[in-house]
Amino acid sequence: MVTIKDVAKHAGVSVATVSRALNKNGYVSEKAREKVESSINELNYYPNEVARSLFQKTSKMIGLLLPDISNPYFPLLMKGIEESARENGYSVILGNVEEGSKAGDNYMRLFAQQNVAGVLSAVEGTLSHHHPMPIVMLDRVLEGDDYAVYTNDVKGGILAAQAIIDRKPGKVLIIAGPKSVPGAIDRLLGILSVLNPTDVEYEIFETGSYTIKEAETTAKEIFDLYGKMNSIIASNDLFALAVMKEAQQRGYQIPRDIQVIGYDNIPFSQLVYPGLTTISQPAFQAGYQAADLLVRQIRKDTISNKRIKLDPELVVRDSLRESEE
Amino acid sequence: MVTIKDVAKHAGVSVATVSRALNKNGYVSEKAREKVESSINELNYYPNEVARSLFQKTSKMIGLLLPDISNPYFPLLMKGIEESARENGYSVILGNVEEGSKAGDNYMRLFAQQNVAGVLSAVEGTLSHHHPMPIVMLDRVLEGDDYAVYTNDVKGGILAAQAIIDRKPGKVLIIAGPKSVPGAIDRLLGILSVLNPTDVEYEIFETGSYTIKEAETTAKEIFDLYGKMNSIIASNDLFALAVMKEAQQRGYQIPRDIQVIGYDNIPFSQLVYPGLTTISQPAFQAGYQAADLLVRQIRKDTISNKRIKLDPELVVRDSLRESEE
DNA sequence: CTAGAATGTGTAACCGATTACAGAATAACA
DNA sequence: TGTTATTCTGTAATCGGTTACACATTCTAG
Repeated sequence: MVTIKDVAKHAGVSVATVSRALNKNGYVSEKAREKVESSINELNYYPNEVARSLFQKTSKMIGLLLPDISNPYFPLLMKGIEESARENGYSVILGNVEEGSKAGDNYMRLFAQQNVAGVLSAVEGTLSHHHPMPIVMLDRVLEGDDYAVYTNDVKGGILAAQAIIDRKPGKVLIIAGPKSVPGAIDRLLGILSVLNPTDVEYEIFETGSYTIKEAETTAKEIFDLYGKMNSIIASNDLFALAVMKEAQQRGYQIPRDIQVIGYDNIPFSQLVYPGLTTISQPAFQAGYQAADLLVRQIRKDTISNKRIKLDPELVVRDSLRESEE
Repeated sequence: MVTIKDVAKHAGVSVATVSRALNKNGYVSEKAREKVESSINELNYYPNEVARSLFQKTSKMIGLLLPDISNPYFPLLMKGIEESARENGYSVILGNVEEGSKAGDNYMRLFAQQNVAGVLSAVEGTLSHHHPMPIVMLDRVLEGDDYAVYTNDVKGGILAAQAIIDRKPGKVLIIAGPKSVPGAIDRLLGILSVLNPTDVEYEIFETGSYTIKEAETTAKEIFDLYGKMNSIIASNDLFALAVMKEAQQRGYQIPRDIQVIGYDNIPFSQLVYPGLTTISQPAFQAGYQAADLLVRQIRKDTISNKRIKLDPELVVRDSLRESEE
């Protein structure tokens, strides 16, 4: 391994000079700078980030805490995070936490042990209690979270409900996400704020987790439980897809007999037949912005907007009936 | 920040003793060990991994290089990797590389700068040339790769083709992945080894990348190009799903008019209607085993099987016609 | 009872960077 | 020319751990 000492020796200067040339601090003569640069190239030297990190008590790494990597919403989120982080010279340490487990605390300790510069977390109740460090909450955001990136879920709910009542709703079933997930409540609120003033008939079914397995069993269950429904507002695309499949299997035609709207706009929602109409959450954008916000927090830039609220959008495909207007 | 010095002072011993107690090397008296342990608890001390890493010239981190995080095959892979790594006390640094770009080299340098213990890579042509370190290739594996985890793609191709010819194939279209992806060739070989001895009519269409966008345009293209087909063997589930959607949109019934088989068994293939019959690649298993293999390589365990070949399986759902036997 | 092995402990060097500080060289200016 | 300000450079301390080495103590055995 080539160290700064080797470079110094090769260039005939001290390590201090090499370091100054590298980091462009302090005074370095033109002559010295050139010698150092050519030595660096010749020896193919690159500084050891670990040694830097030890001295600086921080590093060029950020920790990422996710509740379940295998959730299809996350890949795009991660891509946004990775891209933004990389552009800012940071790399990402991955932490996957089972929903509800206390592994989050372990990861926070681990991140601290690695001198990470900050943490991005989509896990509720992530505390930097013991190890205070910059942190940005993602997606599952609470009131008290200082820095956060999230989507306007009330609006998302409104958009979804609006799309439904514009299209001969009939009997509506709302599949609501678990109350423990902050966004789920807001969506339901949004939906109800639209439905309640009308005389549309609706029922609410609350689900537990967001896993595929649960989506499948829920899909069967609701048909058994509620019989004839004409419109379904799902808590996310996973559930919407599961419901669509179950409906088709039972011989219903979509959207003629049952119309379905999802939430998230995961990449797959456009690959099913009929294409799923859904509320788009800008996953890539959210990740990108969150990483950017974290980096700015790390750099102690002045930040006017610490809580970034992104707007969801209605993406119309073919799982809803024709609009009435 | 609590350091080993603070613990030493608090326990009334030297830092060397604390270190020995921590790592359970060397001699430490029972009495000293107890004092150290209670000091650690009282002060809530945890060792700084960066300082350790600097001295040891290695760390408890492994680098992960993926060609495209947003590919739906990867989440499960990552979950497997993360889980296995965590069980072995390692954490994962994420690297996303655009297909074909040279960012891979940059990441390898970055990993080296971070003293990672090893690298897991699904990017072709990943070289530890300049910075030799343990490496395990994943998924996209070449002959020369020393340590690798991959699936038996020839067998996968055979399984897919077999499933098709067992079920009134008619005219078959093979959508083959890009020749640059090692596995794609093997799959095609497997498929042809089954089809060629029969008198089944087939055509081959080669695709470029593995993106959703390409899948959609390809789906349209093949219907325009080849007109009536009765069976389609897709290069992966993404393409299979896109084809199914396009077929349904054009009024074909699946599997009656056209039967489709995919590859990968991504979680979504069970959420479409009709359920996609496909060849399952054990993504979680692959990730788990790869991380495990890497850790063993890092530990310099003796390893009997450096190249782990996993077996794909046929997962029967509803996108193929009834078997004839 | 004593030599030698086994056990326990602390001091200090080391890992590879950054930077405070002091001293040397050069520039600016009267 | 002498004085001061500016630029340049090297030595050494530092970050928080690990471990080689030396020394002290205890144990074992003859």
